[in-house]
Amino acid sequence: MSLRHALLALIEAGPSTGYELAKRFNQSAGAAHVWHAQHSQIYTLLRRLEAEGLVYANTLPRGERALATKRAYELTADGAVELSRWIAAIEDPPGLRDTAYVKAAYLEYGSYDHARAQFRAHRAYYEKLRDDFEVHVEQLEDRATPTLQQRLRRASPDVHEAITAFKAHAYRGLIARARTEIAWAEQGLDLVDRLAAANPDRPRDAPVLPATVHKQDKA
Amino acid sequence: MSLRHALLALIEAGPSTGYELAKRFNQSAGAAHVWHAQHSQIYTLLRRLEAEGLVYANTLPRGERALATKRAYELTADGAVELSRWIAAIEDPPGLRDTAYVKAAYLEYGSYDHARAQFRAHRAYYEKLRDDFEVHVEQLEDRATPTLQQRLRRASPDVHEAITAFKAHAYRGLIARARTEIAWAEQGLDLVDRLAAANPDRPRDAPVLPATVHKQDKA
DNA sequence: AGCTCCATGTAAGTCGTTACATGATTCA
DNA sequence: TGAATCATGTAACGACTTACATGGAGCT
Repeated sequence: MSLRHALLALIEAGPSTGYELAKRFNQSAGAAHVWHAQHSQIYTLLRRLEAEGLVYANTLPRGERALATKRAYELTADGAVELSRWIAAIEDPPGLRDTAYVKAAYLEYGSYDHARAQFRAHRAYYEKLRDDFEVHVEQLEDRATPTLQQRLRRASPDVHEAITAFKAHAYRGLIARARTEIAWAEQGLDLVDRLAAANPDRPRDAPVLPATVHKQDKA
Repeated sequence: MSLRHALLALIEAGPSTGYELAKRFNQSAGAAHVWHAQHSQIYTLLRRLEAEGLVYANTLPRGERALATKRAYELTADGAVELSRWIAAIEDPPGLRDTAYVKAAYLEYGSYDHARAQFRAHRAYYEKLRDDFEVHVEQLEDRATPTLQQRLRRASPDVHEAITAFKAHAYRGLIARARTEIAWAEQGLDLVDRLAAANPDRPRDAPVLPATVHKQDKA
């Protein structure tokens, strides 16, 4: 339910086509990691927002000899209201829904090596995320990202600091998250080492606890 | 795509009805926070797993004068294979998809008080989560949860430590996550205070950046 | 002529939520 | 007799993914 409002916020920054929104969303908001959305979803959602009266589409010609058109979306008054309403609303957070933690709770169905592989992949993924986010925060602080620049251009200078600071704070939180995940993966690797040391005779490839099949009445 | 496998893991611990699985999943794996699933989803998924041959349903009578039946699910050989396959597989993590971070990046559309309310709600939510998870880790370490006990009963004593340790590690990671969120929310509150102090004349209720509606060609 | 980018969609399917619906069992 | 719990589903809808499909614009 958040893509709607992220789109409204992006549109507020200036009239944009679905193509541009998809590109921007998957860079700035998503940084290709946090919330990637397919163009198919964005186009259909824009049509819905239009039907709901939250955005307005201006059909514009493309190119010089305009044989095709594009649709530039703008915020309507209702859309601006909805954007403010969303910011003020307290939603209950969705569950964390992280498969890595579900799997971690059941690692005994694999070998110690399998467990190590999971934690190493987890660490590698969040190391990359952390690095990407750190680059992004620096760009935000330098006010170097196109989306931010477009937004600042339309706002009075005394709020530039606030606009920039909120975005940077969001990304700094994501960096802190990534660091927490990295530390957790490393503690997981330590744990596996301790468990393996306590069971030195167990074959490296064998599941700690082979899944058992119950007696089965023949159907 | 993880509910499938969480169910397989729960079923491995012993034959269970859909009702029992729903209850257990929303306590142990979910702790009502991490991955709640409705019974409707669980029942339909169990039927699908059955059709795929990963589980087998034993139809049993209910009560003494059995006027109704229940279906106790067990793991098939294929199901056990799928469980091991899942543990060994490295999935790419889904995006974080956290609305709180999306919203945080656009807090300039609300007042400073709205921003504070968001961060306070965030902190309160994760403080509760942290406390719940801490209780759960203690219960796991005491081997006091019913699901864990059932699982240990069916496993040889030399792997009890591993089974318990993996689950406790997962929950300790969730505690660390919650602490990171709390710290982020508090830094957010500090940030809002700094921004508000720099703009002391701004009305408390006014949006930092009122959303603007673009000129609209009449349709 | 060919390649990359711009631009917009439809269709099918999975996952998940909310609401609707039913009925037996157990215990006080 | 009534309430809580056990037990199992269907229907409709929204969010999201993957695959399919099309075609102009700009440049070399």
